[in-house]
Amino acid sequence: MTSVDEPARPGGRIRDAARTRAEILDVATQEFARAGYDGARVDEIAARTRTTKRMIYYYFGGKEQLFTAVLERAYGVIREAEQKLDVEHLDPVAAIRRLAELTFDHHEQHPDFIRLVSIENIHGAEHIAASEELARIGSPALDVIRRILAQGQESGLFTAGVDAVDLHAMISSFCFFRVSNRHTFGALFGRDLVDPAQREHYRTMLGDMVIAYLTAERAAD
Amino acid sequence: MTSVDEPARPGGRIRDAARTRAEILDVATQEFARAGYDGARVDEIAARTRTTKRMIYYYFGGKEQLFTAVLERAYGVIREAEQKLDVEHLDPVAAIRRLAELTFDHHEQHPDFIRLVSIENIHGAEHIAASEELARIGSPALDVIRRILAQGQESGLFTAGVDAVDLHAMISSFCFFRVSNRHTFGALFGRDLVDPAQREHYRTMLGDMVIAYLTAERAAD
DNA sequence: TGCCTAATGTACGAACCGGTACGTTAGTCA
DNA sequence: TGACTAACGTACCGGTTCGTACATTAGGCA
Repeated sequence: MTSVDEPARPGGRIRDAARTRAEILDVATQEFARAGYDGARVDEIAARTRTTKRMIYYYFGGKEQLFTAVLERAYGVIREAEQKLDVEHLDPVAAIRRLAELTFDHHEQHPDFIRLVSIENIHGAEHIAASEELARIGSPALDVIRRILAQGQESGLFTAGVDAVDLHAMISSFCFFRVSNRHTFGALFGRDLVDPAQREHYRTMLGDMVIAYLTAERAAD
Repeated sequence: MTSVDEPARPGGRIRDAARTRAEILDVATQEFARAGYDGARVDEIAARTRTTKRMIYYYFGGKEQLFTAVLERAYGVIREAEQKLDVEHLDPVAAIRRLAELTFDHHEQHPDFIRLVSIENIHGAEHIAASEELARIGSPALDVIRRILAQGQESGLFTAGVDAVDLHAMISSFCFFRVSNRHTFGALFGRDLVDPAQREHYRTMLGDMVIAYLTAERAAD
């Protein structure tokens, strides 16, 4: 992700803590995403790095902590992207649609992140629980949804009583599933959900779904 | 799942191929769902069975084929449930809502199945690809959706141009995500999507979402 | 009733893999 | 410039884990 492609200086050992650490994280991200937590091999990560296995233990302590660090950075990336969200100048309907589309785009562009999250769920989110950093960070996107939703409900454009976390779950589920379940869905139904030719179709479908839900009349509970 | 709890006959070795096979599959399902493919331990599966590791290799050939067999049976269960679907006597709106609710229920009642599918996706659906049985079976639910959709679109109740596979993906994504991402979502947003107290809420939300999407007016492409 | 084979159990091996003990060097600062 | 330490490399260990060679027995059938 952020690895610099310096030419390997022959003969001389290079000492650059920041680069070494970042390079380990890059490779570890790929390896964990490729094979899952238990399938990932520490030796393999080391081999694909310009350093040795020893350094993984030197910087991270162990496989478990390395995976946690990988997760922390991956969530950091999505959080950064969410902080750049700039949709609140639009009217609520357009704003929500745009937000959904940006979520869609981000998921599509970061399949490794999706895989890491799937893996973390298999393990009961124990690494997130073990990370102060991850427990602390909120979701900027959620705040944006909250504000747009309030605005849309006040102006009567949106049906009342929709919760921001729920709406976030709805949007995420569609975007996440499309990438995470791509393989089984493709194998069973013969349709590639991530086919570039279908991209616009599914992006529109997501927006339509969310807006339809937010603007539909509903029976009172 | 289908294991019979016979009392262990002390002293005498029992010979029952069908029972041994089924018991291995039961335990293997739990173990794979618990720990993922690489995290699962063949020895652990054997230990929790009334037979030995030798039998796993005798009946299934290896860990890989055992996982494939586990998947085949898990998909068999969902397929059976789908064949019992009986919603076409309802009007299209009620029928789709009922179908969505049954999908919701099935996902909730089979978290192990969800985990297996997540795991299979991490591995690129290679076991499904390797299974003739899984490549062959279709989805009865999909046929039902197809018919209800056609009916609803003919009668003008539903917006035209919605594809059955897409609608199936939409319903599945919500139901699947709610279970599969329960842990990370809970850790990050402090909300348990599978909280029994919220069950009716999310079940209704799913139905509302699907019906809203199917009945909304849309700009022509 | 004796035989034949499907079904089962035991014991073990070899490779793998996470982790570490120990030694070395690059760069910085007094 | 020399010494000190953060950063790095090598070699290896010990437990784990998938898989199998070999021995054994239950039970159906001729």
